[in-house]
Amino acid sequence: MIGTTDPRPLSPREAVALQRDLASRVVRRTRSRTIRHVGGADVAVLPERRLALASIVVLTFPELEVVESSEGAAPLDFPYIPGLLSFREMPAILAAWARLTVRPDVLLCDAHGVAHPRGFGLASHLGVALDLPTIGCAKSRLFGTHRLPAAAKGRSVPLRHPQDGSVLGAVVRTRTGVRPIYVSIGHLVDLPFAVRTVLRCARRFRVPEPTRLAHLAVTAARRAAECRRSP
DNA sequence: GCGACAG
DNA sequence: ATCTTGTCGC
Repeated sequence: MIGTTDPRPLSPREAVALQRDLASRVVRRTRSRTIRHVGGADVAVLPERRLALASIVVLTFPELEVVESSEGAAPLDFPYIPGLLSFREMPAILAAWARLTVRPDVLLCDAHGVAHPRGFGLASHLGVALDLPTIGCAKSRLFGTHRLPAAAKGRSVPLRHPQDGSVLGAVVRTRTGVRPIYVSIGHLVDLPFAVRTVLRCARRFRVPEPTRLAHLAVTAARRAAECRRSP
């Protein structure tokens, strides 16, 4: 994990301190608007084996044709605590990233970016750790308030800080009449670019293709690992 | 003290 | 996240 030298697992309060410190490194502007490949990352866990598995799928953009898929594994040594998800799931994603041949220009994460109590959700943590453009694409809210966007696909409303009123992200309809998703800056992108990119990745399902395919891939990997004998 | 709470 | 079949609705 980034920002740490000792192998000892962090305590939740040390993790929070690390987030407060690293949050300032998030870059909220788009470094490069050229996208040739988009990636999607997702994680599955095997609690009984204390193992986390991750899959990253890379697709061409804007065609969205799969060009590569990688898997990674890491010990599951941090509990699920809202706001500290990256400390549980990121190691596996980093392992999958290391095995990737084609590095995507931007990576969609199944989690929040700066739409987080300390502005440092998994998408931001991963982006800063890899110096990679990332976008937070969560299926439910963690932090912030908002109204409901109109029903049509493409419509969105801002997600705001409950105190400042500052914009943390966007609540976006990726399918008409279907529950919206939460898009936020991960790292090296601005919000309009993030929303546009997510919408361009949204085909026939609520969840955009990169993350949706990564989810299918990890689920398959998890089943395979369950059948196989415990290492 | 009482809720809220990504995956 | 994970456990799980059928079923209501467009």
